[in-house]
Amino acid sequence: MDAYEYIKDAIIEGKFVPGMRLAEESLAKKMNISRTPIREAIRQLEAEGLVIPLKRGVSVRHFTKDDIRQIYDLRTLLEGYAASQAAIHRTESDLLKMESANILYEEAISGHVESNMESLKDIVQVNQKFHEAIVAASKNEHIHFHISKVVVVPIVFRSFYWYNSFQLKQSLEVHKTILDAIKNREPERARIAMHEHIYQGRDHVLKHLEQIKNIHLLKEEGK
Amino acid sequence: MDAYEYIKDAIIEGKFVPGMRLAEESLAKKMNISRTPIREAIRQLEAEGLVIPLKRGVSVRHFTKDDIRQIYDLRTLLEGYAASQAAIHRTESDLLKMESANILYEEAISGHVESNMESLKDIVQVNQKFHEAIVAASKNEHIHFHISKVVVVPIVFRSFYWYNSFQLKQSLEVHKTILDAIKNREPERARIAMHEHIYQGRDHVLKHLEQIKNIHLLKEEGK
DNA sequence: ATTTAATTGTTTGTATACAATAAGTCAATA
DNA sequence: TATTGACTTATTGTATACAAACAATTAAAT
Repeated sequence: MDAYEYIKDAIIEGKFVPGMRLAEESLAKKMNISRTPIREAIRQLEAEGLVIPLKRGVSVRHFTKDDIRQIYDLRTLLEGYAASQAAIHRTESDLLKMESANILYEEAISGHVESNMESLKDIVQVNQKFHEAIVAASKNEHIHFHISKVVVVPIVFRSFYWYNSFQLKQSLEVHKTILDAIKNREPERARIAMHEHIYQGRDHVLKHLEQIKNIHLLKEEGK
Repeated sequence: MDAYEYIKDAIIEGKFVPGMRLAEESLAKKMNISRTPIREAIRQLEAEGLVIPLKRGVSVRHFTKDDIRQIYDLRTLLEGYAASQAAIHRTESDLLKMESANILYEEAISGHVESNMESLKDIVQVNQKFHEAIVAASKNEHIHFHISKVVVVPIVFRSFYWYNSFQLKQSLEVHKTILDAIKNREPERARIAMHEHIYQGRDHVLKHLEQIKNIHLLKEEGK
C-alpha cells in the first residue's frame, strides 16, 4: 500500500498539519494514481486514528495534551505488562535481540547530529526495535497490535527531535536497566522500569508542548 | 456502512465460519451492491482483526485457544485499569448510568429463555453497556478504542450462549461488586473485582472450547 | 440590509470496466 | 505415474464514469 505510506509519512513529518483536510482528488493527482487506492489508505489511517472523519471527508488528527496524557497512560500500562511478561517468558534468543537492538541504539545516538532528520529516523527506528523485541519476548502476539496503536508515531517522532544528546544517553541507560530486569527474570522490576521510562517520555512531550503553546501565545500578543 | 454490518453479523452468528474465504464478487451479488462497498467493509474488518489477509483475498479468522488466552489477558489488563480509574474519576452521573445498565441486565437475564437468539442479543448488548459505562467513567477516551479490539464479539457472543441462568445471575452479582467498589472510590478493589470477572469469562470460554474439541475428536473416531 | 430560495459547483459514494496476478487445469515428457 | 510447463479461468486491484450529497454563492423578496 503505497498511498498509505505516502500520507502517513506526510502526517508524521508534519507536512500535513493537524486539522488539515485531506481531499481525495488532490491527493490522487499529487500521486498520479486514481482515487480508489487513496480511499483505501484513508480508511486505514482512520482505523489507526491518525485522521478523523468529518461530515465530508477526513482531516489530520490533532492530539491535545489530554489525548497525549491518556494515550501515554495506556502505553505505560501495555508496555509495562509486556516487560513483565518478557521477564517471565524470555528465551536466550530474545535476550540477544534486545541486546543487539541496544547496541544499535548506542551507535545511532553517538553518530547523531542534532536536527539531522536522517540520523533521527535511525534513532527512532532502532528505539522501536528494542521495544518490539520486548513485546516479542512477552510471547503475547496480540500486544503488538495494541502497542502499535498507542505509539502515536507523529508524537514520538517529534519527541525524539526534542531530545538532546545527554537525554538520549540517559534513555539508553534506562533501556539497559529494563534489559537487566528481564535477563534476571524480575517481572515487577521490569514493569516498573518500563513505567518510568515511558512516563519520562510523556513528560518530555508535555513539557515541549507547553513551550510551543507559550511561543504561540507570545506571537498572539505580538500582533 | 451496511455491508460491514452484514458481514460482521454473519461472522458473529457463525454463518461465516472460521477459515471460510470471503470472495468479493459473491458477497456483492448476495447483497445486490457493487464490489466497492464490500471492499471497504472487508478492509475495516481486517483492521479489527475479524478477518485475516490471504495471498489473495481474506478469510474469517480462526481464534485458537492461545489467541483467546492472550486476548483475554489484555482485556483483563485494560478493563481492570478502566475500573480502577473509574473508581477515581467517576461522577454521580456515571454511577447512575452503571446502575441503570445493571438493572437492564437483571431484567434481560430474568426474561431470557435459553438458546433464544433474540434475548441473548439483548443480554450481550446490555452487558456491554455496563462495561462501557465503566470505560466512560474512567475518563480516558482512548481506552474504548483498545477494549473494543480486545472484546472479540464472536467469542463473547458464543460465551453467553453457553451460560446457564445461574451463571448469568452470578455475573450480575460480580457487576454489583464492581459497582460498589467504584461507588466507594476503591480503585484496587475495583480492579481486582474486574480482573476476577473477566478471568471467569475467559475460563468459561476455554472450558467450552475444550468440550467442542472433544466432540470433534469423537466424530473423527466415528468415521 | 438581511434573510430565504434556488441554482451552481465541488467532493464524496457507488457502480462498472479494465488490467494484473494468482490459481487451477490439462497435456506432454521423463 | 509423477512432474513440469503452457494455457485457461477466476479473483483481486486500479481506473474511470456516474449518481448523490453537501457547500457555497447569487438573486429575490421582505
